[in-house]
Amino acid sequence: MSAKHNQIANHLITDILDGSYRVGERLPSERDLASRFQANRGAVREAMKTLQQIGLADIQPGGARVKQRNQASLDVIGHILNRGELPDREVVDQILVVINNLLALAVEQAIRVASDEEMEAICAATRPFYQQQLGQLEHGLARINLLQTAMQASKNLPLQLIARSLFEQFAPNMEPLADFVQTDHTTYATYAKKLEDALQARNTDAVRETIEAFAALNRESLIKAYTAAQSTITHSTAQPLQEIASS
Amino acid sequence: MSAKHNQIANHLITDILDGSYRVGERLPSERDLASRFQANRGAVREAMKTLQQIGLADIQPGGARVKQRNQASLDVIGHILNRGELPDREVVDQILVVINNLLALAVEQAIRVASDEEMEAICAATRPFYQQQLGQLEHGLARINLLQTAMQASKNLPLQLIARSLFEQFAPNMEPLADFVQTDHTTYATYAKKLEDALQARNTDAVRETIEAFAALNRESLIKAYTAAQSTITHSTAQPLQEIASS
DNA sequence: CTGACCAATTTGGCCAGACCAAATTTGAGG
DNA sequence: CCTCAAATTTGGTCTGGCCAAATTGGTCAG
Repeated sequence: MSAKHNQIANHLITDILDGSYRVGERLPSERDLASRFQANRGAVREAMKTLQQIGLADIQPGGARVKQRNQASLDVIGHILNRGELPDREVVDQILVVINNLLALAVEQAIRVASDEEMEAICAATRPFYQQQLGQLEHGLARINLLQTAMQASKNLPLQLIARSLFEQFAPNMEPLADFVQTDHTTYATYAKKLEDALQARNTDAVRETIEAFAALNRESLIKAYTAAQSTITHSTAQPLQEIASS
Repeated sequence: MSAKHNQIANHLITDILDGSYRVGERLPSERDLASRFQANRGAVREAMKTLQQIGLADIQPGGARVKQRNQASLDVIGHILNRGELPDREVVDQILVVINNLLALAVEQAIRVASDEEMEAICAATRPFYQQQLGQLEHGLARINLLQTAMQASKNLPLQLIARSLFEQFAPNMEPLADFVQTDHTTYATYAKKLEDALQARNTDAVRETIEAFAALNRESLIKAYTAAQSTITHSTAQPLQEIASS
Protein backbone atom coordinates (compact mmCIF):
# COMPACT_ATOMS: atom_id res chain seq x y z
CA MET A 1 0.00 0.00 0.00
CA SER A 2 1.72 3.08 -1.28
CA ALA A 3 1.38 6.61 -0.01
CA LYS A 4 -1.36 8.72 -1.48
CA HIS A 5 0.89 11.20 -3.22
CA ASN A 6 2.57 8.28 -4.92
CA GLN A 7 -0.73 6.96 -6.17
CA ILE A 8 -1.55 10.34 -7.60
CA ALA A 9 1.90 10.69 -9.13
CA ASN A 10 1.70 7.25 -10.72
CA HIS A 11 -1.73 8.00 -12.10
CA LEU A 12 -0.54 11.23 -13.66
CA ILE A 13 2.63 9.64 -14.98
CA THR A 14 0.64 6.89 -16.62
CA ASP A 15 -1.71 9.41 -18.15
CA ILE A 16 1.14 11.46 -19.56
CA LEU A 17 2.98 8.40 -20.86
CA ASP A 18 -0.22 7.16 -22.46
CA GLY A 19 -0.55 10.46 -24.23
CA SER A 20 -3.62 11.72 -22.41
CA TYR A 21 -1.90 15.07 -22.23
CA ARG A 22 -0.04 16.45 -25.21
CA VAL A 23 3.43 17.88 -24.92
CA GLY A 24 3.27 21.53 -23.98
CA GLU A 25 -0.30 21.22 -22.80
CA ARG A 26 -1.22 22.49 -19.38
CA LEU A 27 -1.98 19.97 -16.71
CA PRO A 28 -5.08 20.50 -14.56
CA SER A 29 -4.49 22.84 -11.66
CA GLU A 30 -3.48 21.49 -8.28
CA ARG A 31 -6.86 22.40 -6.82
CA ASP A 32 -8.58 20.64 -9.68
CA LEU A 33 -6.52 17.50 -9.29
CA ALA A 34 -7.06 17.58 -5.55
CA SER A 35 -10.80 17.35 -5.96
CA ARG A 36 -10.50 14.71 -8.71
CA PHE A 37 -8.39 12.42 -6.55
CA GLN A 38 -10.32 13.37 -3.44
CA ALA A 39 -7.09 14.47 -1.85
CA ASN A 40 -5.67 17.52 -0.22
CA ARG A 41 -3.78 20.00 -2.28
CA GLY A 42 -0.61 19.26 -0.36
CA ALA A 43 -0.67 15.65 -1.46
CA VAL A 44 -1.24 16.66 -5.07
CA ARG A 45 1.58 19.12 -4.71
CA GLU A 46 3.98 16.40 -3.70
CA ALA A 47 2.83 14.31 -6.62
CA MET A 48 3.48 17.21 -8.96
CA LYS A 49 6.92 17.57 -7.48
CA THR A 50 7.56 13.97 -8.38
CA LEU A 51 6.48 14.65 -11.95
CA GLN A 52 8.78 17.62 -12.08
CA GLN A 53 11.79 15.74 -10.84
CA ILE A 54 11.14 12.83 -13.13
CA GLY A 55 11.18 15.50 -15.78
CA LEU A 56 7.76 14.85 -17.23
CA ALA A 57 6.33 18.22 -16.27
CA ASP A 58 7.61 21.74 -16.01
CA ILE A 59 5.83 23.40 -13.16
CA GLN A 60 5.68 27.13 -12.51
CA PRO A 61 3.26 29.74 -11.31
CA GLY A 62 0.52 29.88 -13.88
CA GLY A 63 0.40 26.16 -14.52
CA ALA A 64 2.32 22.95 -15.05
CA ARG A 65 3.15 21.92 -18.58
CA VAL A 66 3.98 18.53 -20.03
CA LYS A 67 7.54 18.17 -21.26
CA GLN A 68 8.94 16.10 -24.07
CA ARG A 69 9.82 12.57 -23.15
CA ASN A 70 13.42 12.83 -24.30
CA GLN A 71 13.86 15.82 -22.04
CA ALA A 72 12.97 13.78 -19.01
CA SER A 73 15.18 12.36 -16.31
CA LEU A 74 16.58 8.85 -16.48
CA ASP A 75 14.02 7.94 -13.86
CA VAL A 76 11.19 7.79 -16.39
CA ILE A 77 12.54 4.55 -17.77
CA GLY A 78 10.99 2.53 -14.98
CA HIS A 79 7.60 4.04 -15.59
CA ILE A 80 7.89 3.51 -19.32
CA LEU A 81 8.71 -0.14 -18.80
CA ASN A 82 5.89 -0.45 -16.34
CA ARG A 83 3.15 0.17 -18.86
CA GLY A 84 1.39 -2.86 -20.25
CA GLU A 85 1.76 -6.46 -19.25
CA LEU A 86 5.15 -6.86 -20.84
CA PRO A 87 7.84 -4.18 -20.82
CA ASP A 88 8.28 -2.37 -24.10
CA ARG A 89 10.48 -4.58 -26.21
CA GLU A 90 12.28 -1.83 -28.02
CA VAL A 91 13.17 0.06 -24.87
CA VAL A 92 14.36 -3.14 -23.21
CA ASP A 93 16.62 -3.73 -26.16
CA GLN A 94 17.98 -0.22 -25.91
CA ILE A 95 18.62 -0.60 -22.20
CA LEU A 96 20.54 -3.80 -22.74
CA VAL A 97 22.70 -2.06 -25.30
CA VAL A 98 23.46 0.71 -22.85
CA ILE A 99 24.07 -1.54 -19.87
CA ASN A 100 26.46 -3.71 -21.83
CA ASN A 101 28.34 -0.68 -22.96
CA LEU A 102 28.53 0.66 -19.43
CA LEU A 103 29.82 -2.68 -18.23
CA ALA A 104 32.49 -2.65 -20.89
CA LEU A 105 33.47 0.85 -19.88
CA ALA A 106 33.56 -0.11 -16.23
CA VAL A 107 35.89 -3.00 -16.87
CA GLU A 108 38.01 -0.86 -19.12
CA GLN A 109 38.33 1.72 -16.38
CA ALA A 110 38.97 -0.97 -13.81
CA ILE A 111 41.85 -2.23 -15.90
CA ARG A 112 43.26 1.28 -15.82
CA VAL A 113 42.83 2.15 -12.17
CA ALA A 114 41.92 -0.89 -10.09
CA SER A 115 44.31 -2.66 -7.78
CA ASP A 116 45.23 -6.31 -8.26
CA GLU A 117 42.83 -7.29 -5.49
CA GLU A 118 39.94 -5.51 -7.18
CA MET A 119 40.76 -7.08 -10.53
CA GLU A 120 40.85 -10.42 -8.82
CA ALA A 121 37.40 -9.69 -7.41
CA ILE A 122 36.05 -9.21 -10.91
CA CYS A 123 37.69 -12.40 -12.08
CA ALA A 124 36.19 -14.21 -9.12
CA ALA A 125 32.79 -12.94 -10.18
CA THR A 126 33.20 -14.63 -13.57
CA ARG A 127 34.04 -18.03 -12.18
CA PRO A 128 30.63 -19.19 -10.99
CA PHE A 129 29.54 -19.25 -14.60
CA TYR A 130 31.86 -22.05 -15.56
CA GLN A 131 32.86 -23.62 -12.27
CA GLN A 132 29.40 -24.26 -10.95
CA GLN A 133 26.05 -25.55 -12.12
CA LEU A 134 23.85 -22.53 -11.68
CA GLY A 135 20.08 -22.50 -11.53
CA GLN A 136 18.16 -19.85 -13.46
CA LEU A 137 17.93 -17.64 -10.41
CA GLU A 138 21.51 -18.04 -9.28
CA HIS A 139 22.64 -17.30 -12.80
CA GLY A 140 20.85 -13.97 -12.67
CA LEU A 141 22.35 -13.17 -9.30
CA ALA A 142 25.81 -14.00 -10.59
CA ARG A 143 25.32 -11.61 -13.47
CA ILE A 144 24.24 -8.84 -11.13
CA ASN A 145 27.23 -9.54 -8.97
CA LEU A 146 29.58 -9.30 -11.91
CA LEU A 147 28.07 -5.99 -12.93
CA GLN A 148 28.30 -4.53 -9.45
CA THR A 149 31.84 -5.72 -8.89
CA ALA A 150 32.97 -4.18 -12.15
CA MET A 151 31.25 -0.89 -11.33
CA GLN A 152 32.87 -0.80 -7.93
CA ALA A 153 36.30 -1.43 -9.38
CA SER A 154 35.87 1.27 -12.01
CA LYS A 155 35.88 3.89 -9.25
CA ASN A 156 33.88 6.09 -11.57
CA LEU A 157 31.07 7.65 -9.57
CA PRO A 158 28.87 8.87 -12.44
CA LEU A 159 29.22 5.50 -14.08
CA GLN A 160 28.15 3.76 -10.90
CA LEU A 161 25.17 6.03 -10.48
CA ILE A 162 23.99 5.57 -14.05
CA ALA A 163 24.35 1.82 -13.95
CA ARG A 164 22.59 1.59 -10.66
CA SER A 165 19.69 3.85 -11.63
CA LEU A 166 19.22 2.08 -14.92
CA PHE A 167 19.46 -1.39 -13.49
CA GLU A 168 17.14 -0.74 -10.59
CA GLN A 169 14.46 0.45 -12.93
CA PHE A 170 15.14 -2.33 -15.36
CA ALA A 171 15.31 -5.43 -13.19
CA PRO A 172 11.94 -5.34 -11.40
CA ASN A 173 10.11 -4.68 -14.62
CA MET A 174 11.58 -7.76 -16.24
CA GLU A 175 9.74 -9.98 -13.78
CA PRO A 176 6.90 -10.83 -16.19
CA LEU A 177 9.46 -12.22 -18.62
CA ALA A 178 11.54 -14.10 -16.07
CA ASP A 179 9.67 -17.37 -16.46
CA PHE A 180 10.24 -17.40 -20.20
CA VAL A 181 13.95 -16.74 -20.22
CA GLN A 182 16.10 -19.74 -20.96
CA THR A 183 19.79 -19.10 -20.62
CA ASP A 184 22.34 -21.01 -22.63
CA HIS A 185 24.55 -21.87 -19.71
CA THR A 186 27.11 -23.70 -21.79
CA THR A 187 27.85 -20.79 -24.09
CA TYR A 188 27.77 -18.48 -21.12
CA ALA A 189 30.43 -20.58 -19.44
CA THR A 190 32.63 -20.38 -22.50
CA TYR A 191 32.38 -16.62 -22.69
CA ALA A 192 32.90 -16.27 -18.96
CA LYS A 193 36.18 -18.13 -19.25
CA LYS A 194 37.20 -15.91 -22.15
CA LEU A 195 36.31 -12.84 -20.12
CA GLU A 196 38.42 -13.94 -17.21
CA ASP A 197 41.37 -14.59 -19.48
CA ALA A 198 41.00 -11.16 -20.99
CA LEU A 199 40.81 -9.66 -17.51
CA GLN A 200 43.90 -11.49 -16.34
CA ALA A 201 45.76 -10.17 -19.37
CA ARG A 202 44.26 -6.73 -18.79
CA ASN A 203 43.43 -6.73 -22.47
CA THR A 204 40.84 -4.03 -23.04
CA ASP A 205 39.99 -4.96 -26.60
CA ALA A 206 39.46 -8.61 -25.78
CA VAL A 207 37.25 -7.63 -22.86
CA ARG A 208 35.11 -5.42 -25.02
CA GLU A 209 34.80 -8.15 -27.59
CA THR A 210 33.73 -10.73 -25.04
CA ILE A 211 31.20 -8.45 -23.42
CA GLU A 212 29.68 -7.83 -26.82
CA ALA A 213 29.41 -11.57 -27.23
CA PHE A 214 27.53 -11.68 -23.94
CA ALA A 215 25.27 -8.95 -25.22
CA ALA A 216 24.42 -10.91 -28.33
CA LEU A 217 23.67 -13.96 -26.21
CA ASN A 218 21.40 -12.03 -23.87
CA ARG A 219 19.67 -10.42 -26.76
CA GLU A 220 18.96 -13.78 -28.32
CA SER A 221 17.45 -15.29 -25.21
CA LEU A 222 15.42 -12.15 -24.74
CA ILE A 223 13.89 -12.45 -28.18
CA LYS A 224 12.93 -16.04 -27.46
CA ALA A 225 11.48 -15.05 -24.14
CA TYR A 226 9.32 -12.39 -25.77
CA THR A 227 7.90 -14.70 -28.40
CA ALA A 228 7.22 -17.30 -25.73
CA ALA A 229 5.61 -14.79 -23.43
CA GLN A 230 3.49 -13.15 -26.07
CA SER A 231 1.95 -16.43 -27.11
CA THR A 232 0.94 -17.08 -23.50
CA ILE A 233 -0.20 -13.77 -22.15
CA THR A 234 -3.38 -12.10 -23.31
CA HIS A 235 -2.70 -9.43 -25.85
CA SER A 236 -1.37 -6.24 -24.34
CA THR A 237 -3.65 -3.24 -24.18
CA ALA A 238 -0.92 -0.67 -23.74
CA GLN A 239 -0.73 1.99 -26.36
CA PRO A 240 2.51 2.33 -28.25
CA LEU A 241 5.01 4.87 -27.03
CA GLN A 242 4.47 8.27 -28.48
CA GLU A 243 7.08 8.96 -31.10
CA ILE A 244 10.08 10.81 -29.86
CA ALA A 245 9.60 14.31 -31.09
CA SER A 246 12.55 16.03 -32.65
CA SER A 247 13.19 19.64 -31.87
CA MET B 1 15.52 34.13 -6.58
CA SER B 2 14.71 30.52 -6.02
CA ALA B 3 11.73 29.09 -4.22
CA LYS B 4 12.03 28.53 -0.50
CA HIS B 5 11.81 24.77 -0.61
CA ASN B 6 14.70 24.81 -3.05
CA GLN B 7 16.81 26.87 -0.69
CA ILE B 8 16.11 24.42 2.09
CA ALA B 9 16.83 21.46 -0.15
CA ASN B 10 20.10 22.93 -1.35
CA HIS B 11 21.16 23.67 2.19
CA LEU B 12 20.45 20.13 3.30
CA ILE B 13 22.11 18.65 0.22
CA THR B 14 25.21 20.69 0.86
CA ASP B 15 25.27 19.61 4.48
CA ILE B 16 24.96 15.95 3.56
CA LEU B 17 27.58 16.19 0.83
CA ASP B 18 29.91 17.96 3.21
CA GLY B 19 29.48 15.12 5.64
CA SER B 20 27.59 16.99 8.33
CA TYR B 21 25.36 13.98 8.60
CA ARG B 22 26.81 10.49 8.55
CA VAL B 23 25.37 7.75 6.40
CA GLY B 24 22.52 6.03 8.19
CA GLU B 25 22.11 8.87 10.61
CA ARG B 26 18.70 10.36 11.15
CA LEU B 27 18.03 13.79 9.75
CA PRO B 28 16.30 16.34 11.99
CA SER B 29 12.53 16.04 11.98
CA GLU B 30 10.46 18.09 9.59
CA ARG B 31 9.08 20.19 12.43
CA ASP B 32 12.59 20.79 13.66
CA LEU B 33 13.88 21.82 10.25
CA ALA B 34 10.85 24.02 9.75
CA SER B 35 11.69 26.09 12.79
CA ARG B 36 15.39 26.17 11.91
CA PHE B 37 14.79 27.53 8.44
CA GLN B 38 11.90 29.67 9.66
CA ALA B 39 9.70 27.95 7.16
CA ASN B 40 6.48 26.05 7.12
CA ARG B 41 6.51 22.33 7.46
CA GLY B 42 5.03 21.98 3.97
CA ALA B 43 8.01 23.73 2.45
CA VAL B 44 10.41 21.55 4.41
CA ARG B 45 8.42 18.55 3.29
CA GLU B 46 8.92 19.43 -0.35
CA ALA B 47 12.61 19.92 0.29
CA MET B 48 12.77 16.49 1.88
CA LYS B 49 11.04 15.05 -1.15
CA THR B 50 13.77 16.54 -3.29
CA LEU B 51 16.39 14.85 -1.13
CA GLN B 52 14.55 11.60 -1.45
CA GLN B 53 14.35 11.71 -5.20
CA ILE B 54 17.94 12.77 -5.56
CA GLY B 55 18.57 9.65 -3.56
CA LEU B 56 20.44 11.24 -0.70
CA ALA B 57 17.87 10.40 1.94
CA ASP B 58 15.50 7.57 2.65
CA ILE B 59 12.42 9.00 4.22
CA GLN B 60 9.74 7.09 6.12
CA PRO B 61 7.47 7.54 9.08
CA GLY B 62 9.74 7.62 12.08
CA GLY B 63 12.47 9.64 10.46
CA ALA B 64 14.54 10.30 7.37
CA ARG B 65 17.93 8.68 7.06
CA VAL B 66 20.97 9.58 5.00
CA LYS B 67 21.80 7.15 2.24
CA GLN B 68 25.16 6.23 0.75
CA ARG B 69 26.35 8.45 -2.03
CA ASN B 70 26.77 5.68 -4.56
CA GLN B 71 23.18 4.69 -3.97
CA ALA B 72 21.97 8.08 -5.08
CA SER B 73 20.38 9.15 -8.32
CA LEU B 74 22.37 10.51 -11.23
CA ASP B 75 21.02 13.92 -10.25
CA VAL B 76 23.50 14.29 -7.39
CA ILE B 77 26.31 14.90 -9.81
CA GLY B 78 25.31 18.51 -10.31
CA HIS B 79 25.31 19.13 -6.59
CA ILE B 80 28.63 17.38 -6.15
CA LEU B 81 30.20 19.53 -8.85
CA ASN B 82 28.65 22.60 -7.31
CA ARG B 83 30.65 22.43 -4.11
CA GLY B 84 33.68 24.63 -3.89
CA GLU B 85 34.85 27.28 -6.28
CA LEU B 86 36.05 24.81 -8.88
CA PRO B 87 34.24 21.58 -9.73
CA ASP B 88 35.85 18.46 -8.31
CA ARG B 89 38.57 17.57 -10.74
CA GLU B 90 38.33 13.82 -10.34
CA VAL B 91 34.60 13.75 -10.89
CA VAL B 92 34.92 15.99 -13.92
CA ASP B 93 37.42 13.58 -15.35
CA GLN B 94 35.08 10.68 -14.71
CA ILE B 95 32.22 12.49 -16.35
CA LEU B 96 34.26 13.19 -19.44
CA VAL B 97 35.13 9.52 -19.68
CA VAL B 98 31.48 8.57 -19.48
CA ILE B 99 30.25 11.22 -21.90
CA ASN B 100 32.83 10.26 -24.47
CA ASN B 101 31.86 6.65 -24.17
CA LEU B 102 28.20 7.51 -24.52
CA LEU B 103 28.96 9.56 -27.60
CA ALA B 104 30.84 6.64 -29.11
CA LEU B 105 27.93 4.36 -28.36
CA ALA B 106 25.48 6.81 -29.84
CA VAL B 107 27.40 7.04 -33.08
CA GLU B 108 27.81 3.29 -33.15
CA GLN B 109 24.07 2.88 -32.78
CA ALA B 110 23.42 5.57 -35.33
CA ILE B 111 25.54 3.68 -37.82
CA ARG B 112 23.33 0.66 -37.18
CA VAL B 113 19.92 2.22 -37.30
CA ALA B 114 20.03 5.76 -38.64
CA SER B 115 18.88 6.77 -42.09
CA ASP B 116 21.23 8.34 -44.61
CA GLU B 117 19.76 11.75 -43.85
CA GLU B 118 20.43 11.36 -40.14
CA MET B 119 23.99 10.19 -40.78
CA GLU B 120 24.47 13.17 -43.01
CA ALA B 121 23.25 15.37 -40.16
CA ILE B 122 26.00 14.03 -37.93
CA CYS B 123 28.57 14.55 -40.63
CA ALA B 124 27.32 18.09 -41.07
CA ALA B 125 27.85 18.64 -37.36
CA THR B 126 31.52 17.75 -37.74
CA ARG B 127 32.21 20.20 -40.54
CA PRO B 128 32.25 23.48 -38.63
CA PHE B 129 35.38 22.26 -36.86
CA TYR B 130 37.50 22.27 -39.98
CA GLN B 131 35.58 24.40 -42.42
CA GLN B 132 35.22 27.48 -40.25
CA GLN B 133 37.26 29.58 -37.91
CA LEU B 134 35.44 29.10 -34.62
CA GLY B 135 35.70 31.27 -31.55
CA GLN B 136 35.96 29.67 -28.13
CA LEU B 137 32.25 29.96 -27.57
CA GLU B 138 31.19 28.76 -30.99
CA HIS B 139 33.52 25.84 -30.65
CA GLY B 140 31.72 24.76 -27.50
CA LEU B 141 28.35 25.14 -29.15
CA ALA B 142 29.51 23.06 -32.09
CA ARG B 143 30.57 20.30 -29.73
CA ILE B 144 27.21 20.34 -28.00
CA ASN B 145 25.52 20.23 -31.34
CA LEU B 146 27.54 17.22 -32.42
CA LEU B 147 26.68 15.40 -29.22
CA GLN B 148 22.98 16.13 -29.53
CA THR B 149 22.82 15.20 -33.17
CA ALA B 150 24.48 11.87 -32.50
CA MET B 151 22.15 11.15 -29.59
CA GLN B 152 19.15 11.95 -31.71
CA ALA B 153 20.33 9.65 -34.48
CA SER B 154 21.01 6.79 -32.10
CA LYS B 155 17.28 6.51 -31.45
CA ASN B 156 18.14 5.04 -28.09
CA LEU B 157 15.93 6.66 -25.49
CA PRO B 158 17.81 5.62 -22.33
CA LEU B 159 21.03 6.75 -23.94
CA GLN B 160 19.52 10.12 -24.76
CA LEU B 161 18.20 10.55 -21.24
CA ILE B 162 21.51 9.68 -19.63
CA ALA B 163 23.52 11.94 -21.89
CA ARG B 164 21.12 14.79 -21.38
CA SER B 165 20.95 14.48 -17.60
CA LEU B 166 24.67 14.17 -17.29
CA PHE B 167 25.45 17.01 -19.63
CA GLU B 168 22.95 19.40 -18.14
CA GLN B 169 24.48 18.95 -14.73
CA PHE B 170 27.98 19.11 -16.11
CA ALA B 171 27.92 22.11 -18.41
CA PRO B 172 26.74 24.88 -16.07
CA ASN B 173 29.22 23.83 -13.40
CA MET B 174 32.13 24.15 -15.79
CA GLU B 175 31.57 27.89 -16.03
CA PRO B 176 34.30 28.78 -13.55
CA LEU B 177 36.82 26.98 -15.76
CA ALA B 178 35.56 28.35 -19.05
CA ASP B 179 37.94 31.30 -19.12
CA PHE B 180 40.96 29.06 -18.68
CA VAL B 181 40.20 26.53 -21.37
CA GLN B 182 42.27 26.87 -24.50
CA THR B 183 41.24 24.55 -27.28
CA ASP B 184 43.71 23.30 -29.85
CA HIS B 185 41.56 24.13 -32.84
CA THR B 186 44.02 22.79 -35.36
CA THR B 187 44.18 19.30 -33.90
CA TYR B 188 40.45 19.40 -33.36
CA ALA B 189 39.97 20.12 -37.04
CA THR B 190 42.14 17.17 -37.99
CA TYR B 191 40.20 14.79 -35.80
CA ALA B 192 36.89 16.18 -36.97
CA LYS B 193 37.83 15.40 -40.53
CA LYS B 194 38.83 11.90 -39.52
CA LEU B 195 35.55 11.46 -37.71
CA GLU B 196 33.56 12.48 -40.73
CA ASP B 197 35.47 10.07 -42.92
CA ALA B 198 34.80 7.27 -40.47
CA LEU B 199 31.13 8.22 -40.40
CA GLN B 200 30.88 8.25 -44.17
CA ALA B 201 32.41 4.80 -44.26
CA ARG B 202 30.17 3.73 -41.39
CA ASN B 203 33.27 2.29 -39.80
CA THR B 204 32.49 1.71 -36.14
CA ASP B 205 36.04 0.96 -35.03
CA ALA B 206 37.48 4.03 -36.70
CA VAL B 207 34.75 6.14 -35.11
CA ARG B 208 35.52 4.83 -31.66
CA GLU B 209 39.18 5.43 -32.19
CA THR B 210 38.65 9.00 -33.28
CA ILE B 211 36.32 9.79 -30.43
CA GLU B 212 38.91 8.50 -28.01
CA ALA B 213 41.38 10.86 -29.62
CA PHE B 214 38.94 13.68 -28.96
CA ALA B 215 38.69 12.53 -25.36
CA ALA B 216 42.44 12.68 -24.92
CA LEU B 217 42.49 16.15 -26.40
CA ASN B 218 39.73 17.41 -24.13
CA ARG B 219 41.38 15.86 -21.15
CA GLU B 220 44.62 17.61 -21.93
CA SER B 221 43.08 21.05 -22.24
CA LEU B 222 41.13 20.41 -19.07
CA ILE B 223 44.29 19.69 -17.11
CA LYS B 224 45.82 22.90 -18.37
CA ALA B 225 42.69 24.80 -17.48
CA TYR B 226 42.77 23.46 -13.95
CA THR B 227 46.37 24.38 -13.32
CA ALA B 228 45.74 27.84 -14.77
CA ALA B 229 42.59 28.31 -12.71
CA GLN B 230 44.08 27.07 -9.46
CA SER B 231 46.93 29.52 -9.64
CA THR B 232 44.48 32.37 -10.05
CA ILE B 233 41.63 31.60 -7.72
CA THR B 234 41.96 31.71 -3.96
CA HIS B 235 42.41 28.31 -2.49
CA SER B 236 39.23 26.26 -2.31
CA THR B 237 37.61 25.75 1.06
CA ALA B 238 35.51 22.79 0.05
CA GLN B 239 36.09 19.62 1.96
CA PRO B 240 37.07 16.55 -0.01
CA LEU B 241 34.39 14.14 -1.06
CA GLN B 242 33.67 11.51 1.50
CA GLU B 243 35.14 8.23 0.40
CA ILE B 244 32.76 5.99 -1.45
CA ALA B 245 31.77 3.35 1.01
CA SER B 246 31.71 -0.22 -0.18
CA SER B 247 28.93 -2.48 0.91
C1' DC C 1 22.41 -8.54 33.54
C1' DT C 2 20.06 -9.77 29.20
C1' DG C 3 16.30 -10.01 26.22
C1' DA C 4 11.47 -9.77 25.08
C1' DC C 5 7.33 -7.24 25.38
C1' DC C 6 4.32 -3.17 25.83
C1' DA C 7 3.06 1.80 26.34
C1' DA C 8 4.34 6.70 25.46
C1' DT C 9 6.35 9.71 22.37
C1' DT C 10 8.14 11.18 18.11
C1' DT C 11 7.70 11.48 13.27
C1' DG C 12 6.02 11.45 8.67
C1' DG C 13 1.40 11.56 5.88
C1' DC C 14 -2.51 13.95 5.19
C1' DC C 15 -6.13 17.36 5.75
C1' DA C 16 -8.75 22.10 6.02
C1' DG C 17 -8.77 26.81 4.99
C1' DA C 18 -6.31 31.05 3.99
C1' DC C 19 -3.13 34.78 1.88
C1' DC C 20 0.28 36.37 -1.53
C1' DA C 21 2.68 37.05 -5.93
C1' DA C 22 3.24 35.78 -10.54
C1' DA C 23 1.19 34.24 -14.75
C1' DT C 24 -2.67 33.87 -17.59
C1' DT C 25 -6.88 35.25 -19.31
C1' DT C 26 -10.16 38.58 -20.34
C1' DG C 27 -12.11 42.73 -21.86
C1' DA C 28 -12.16 47.49 -22.88
C1' DG C 29 -10.39 51.08 -25.65
C1' DG C 30 -7.63 52.67 -29.51
C1' DC D 1 -7.11 43.96 -35.34
C1' DC D 2 -3.89 45.31 -31.89
C1' DT D 3 -2.58 47.09 -27.18
C1' DC D 4 -2.70 47.37 -22.56
C1' DA D 5 -4.70 47.17 -18.03
C1' DA D 6 -8.00 44.73 -14.84
C1' DA D 7 -9.83 40.35 -13.18
C1' DT D 8 -9.06 35.62 -12.54
C1' DT D 9 -6.44 31.56 -12.17
C1' DT D 10 -2.54 29.20 -10.41
C1' DG D 11 1.47 27.89 -7.89
C1' DG D 12 4.08 28.97 -3.29
C1' DT D 13 3.66 29.45 1.44
C1' DC D 14 1.57 29.57 5.98
C1' DT D 15 -1.20 28.10 10.43
C1' DG D 16 -2.87 24.50 13.02
C1' DG D 17 -4.62 20.08 13.50
C1' DC D 18 -5.50 14.70 13.33
C1' DC D 19 -3.95 9.98 12.24
C1' DA D 20 -0.99 5.91 11.73
C1' DA D 21 3.48 4.04 11.71
C1' DA D 22 7.99 3.94 13.72
C1' DT D 23 10.96 4.74 17.45
C1' DT D 24 11.99 4.99 22.08
C1' DG D 25 12.08 3.89 26.83
C1' DG D 26 10.73 1.38 30.56
C1' DT D 27 9.10 -2.86 32.64
C1' DC D 28 9.17 -7.49 33.64
C1' DA D 29 10.45 -12.36 33.08
C1' DG D 30 14.38 -15.35 32.45
